[in-house]
Amino acid sequence: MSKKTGRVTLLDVANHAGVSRATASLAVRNSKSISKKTKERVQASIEELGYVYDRVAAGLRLKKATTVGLIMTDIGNPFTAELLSGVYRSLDKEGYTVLLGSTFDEGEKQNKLLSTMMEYRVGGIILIPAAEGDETATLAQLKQFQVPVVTTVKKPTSMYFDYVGIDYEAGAQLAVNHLIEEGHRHIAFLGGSENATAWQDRISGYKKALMQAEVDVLPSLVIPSTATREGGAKSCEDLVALQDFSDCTAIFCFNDIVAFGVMAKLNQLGIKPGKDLAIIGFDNTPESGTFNPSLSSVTSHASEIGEQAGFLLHSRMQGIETAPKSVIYQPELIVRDSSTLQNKNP
Amino acid sequence: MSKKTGRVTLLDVANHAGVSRATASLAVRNSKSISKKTKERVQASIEELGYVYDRVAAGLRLKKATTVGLIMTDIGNPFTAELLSGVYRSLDKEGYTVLLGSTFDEGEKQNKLLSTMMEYRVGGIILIPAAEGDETATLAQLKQFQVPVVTTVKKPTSMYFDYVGIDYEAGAQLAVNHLIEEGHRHIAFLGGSENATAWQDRISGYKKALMQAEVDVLPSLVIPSTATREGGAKSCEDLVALQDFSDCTAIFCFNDIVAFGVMAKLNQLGIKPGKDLAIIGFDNTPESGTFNPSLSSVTSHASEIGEQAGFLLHSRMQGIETAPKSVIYQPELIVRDSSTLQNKNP
DNA sequence: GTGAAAGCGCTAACAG
DNA sequence: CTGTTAGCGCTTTCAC
Repeated sequence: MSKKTGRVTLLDVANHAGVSRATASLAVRNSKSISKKTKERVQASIEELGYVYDRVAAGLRLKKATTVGLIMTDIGNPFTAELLSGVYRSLDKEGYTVLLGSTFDEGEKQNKLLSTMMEYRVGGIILIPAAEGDETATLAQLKQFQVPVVTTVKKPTSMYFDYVGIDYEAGAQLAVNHLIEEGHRHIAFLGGSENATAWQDRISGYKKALMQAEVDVLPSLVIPSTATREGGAKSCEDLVALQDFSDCTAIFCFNDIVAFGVMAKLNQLGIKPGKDLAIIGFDNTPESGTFNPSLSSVTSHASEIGEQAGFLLHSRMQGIETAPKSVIYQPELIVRDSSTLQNKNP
Repeated sequence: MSKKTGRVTLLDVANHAGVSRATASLAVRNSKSISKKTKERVQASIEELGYVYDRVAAGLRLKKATTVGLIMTDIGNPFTAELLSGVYRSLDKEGYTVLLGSTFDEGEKQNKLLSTMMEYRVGGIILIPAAEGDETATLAQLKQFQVPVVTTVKKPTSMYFDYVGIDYEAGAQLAVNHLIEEGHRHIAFLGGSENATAWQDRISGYKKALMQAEVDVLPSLVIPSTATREGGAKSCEDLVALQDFSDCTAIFCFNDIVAFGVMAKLNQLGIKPGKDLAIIGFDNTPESGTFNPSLSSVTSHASEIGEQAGFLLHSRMQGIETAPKSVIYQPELIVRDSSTLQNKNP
């Protein structure tokens, strides 16, 4: 065993097995130019000595990276958690190891993470861009790094990179159309932060749907907030405080999390979601089906998006060079109880 | 720039800045034996050449690892997701980079991940042991690796390592005592898999509470399942099918996820949770407060546990050598609507 | 199949 | 402060 460090090295294994270092190296990697017998001997020594292959040293020599950076805005959010699990599945299948980072939507943290990932020689990066910060600058810098990048969830304005996401505008239209069909005319749009493209896309779908139905768009019914339970509750409070709230019979929420907050607040105020007021969410998180009333929602295919992002990155890392491409998933509306009013106890 | 690889190296920077490689190395690490002026020159060259520090090469030379492996059972589960975010916070604060792995509770996958992490020279590992697989063997092997390990959530039988978790037994007692105080005598325990220590601890708390209150323990009311929504729904179905179900007035669920499944199923069957039947969960996931009825639950401090695990690992990585230690959090009961029956519409 | 030697990019040790 | 040298653990020639 080498002197200073306690680490058992390939040379130790070679000596122990009575072969050369080169042979041992080939044996551990199961090269076919090594006889079965030698491999077995090497394998025995490995086990006896407790040798662990040093992928870091190997990676230094080789130019190939088997590690991938995944930078998310916020682990802990059910949507990103599900996306994460999709990414993980596809990357794991291809044998990559993932380095995880969370920016908490801060641009500065994002830049730091990006550098760190590069310093660790990741072979590629999957990024959910942070809402805050100078996006174009970081993306330009990222491009300099010459490493494959797949952006997801939040479409960057400058399109150097692959993107996978869903058509938020279409999703919003789906939701609002459904509410209109259910007879609603005063539909609020609650939650989400205005400067996120995810929000802008939704508001645009919301407006389109209303305009197509020749319903007036009332700016007062659009109340942004952080995309959290608390944000939802807050925007709901603001909505209820409006003078023309009494006309409002339906709420389209930025996402399910917001919807949960809104519904909790409504309950607090003695207003029954799904009875007095129609509610519809976005993301179709697993909880939405189990809620009472069950929450109608637009699927955003988090897990598929993640999987696709992983797959796309893998392709790029194989050296497939084409123009940046966008994969946009089409949302679906899942109608449950919260959006079909059935006022049984009038 | 070096010939084969496109990578800009420290030597390139040194040449460009007109200093020696050693100086450049010291400069990038902000050593105080380098003059401010030289640092600035080096920094300028770095930016001009687009140099990125190679932490992998540095780590090979240094013996210090700045990366940590986090091996979870299932990302995507809200509880583990929250734990993850706690771990991430504390580790990130100390400047570690985390390698993420998910075993999906498979022992084999766990072993493979453990090896992979070691191959990447992680400086420490945080592990939620998989339910399935030969635990003692893997832990013994892990001990061989000579790397600090903190286990969490699932207490391993062999105690080589630090452990952070909560007192599930006490938590279960808290929950069941509360139900008893509310006047219930036939209390079911639904969900969770029997061979998990987390389940065994709970059942033991459940029994203790009943016995202390001199209430008979009815084995038929204990129905395990996978710890998922579906599992909850399934075990609930089984419960309702029992002959003596009519006596049963309360359900203690393995965790909130199970409780959500149970409540959904009850609703489906026309039984109103929180009115016809008391329900109590475990983990106090964010959703529990927003549910309707809001779900009483036992907090399991996921985020704190994660943070503590990260902190403990950090200490170990600093070389603090003491006997393995367990940090057990005391659970708290959060009483909400689901467990205090108020049959307003009789 | 083997052994020697070079080199991935970095840091540490030491003499200037 | 500088330059040189050695070496972290591995892989890859290239002769034998």
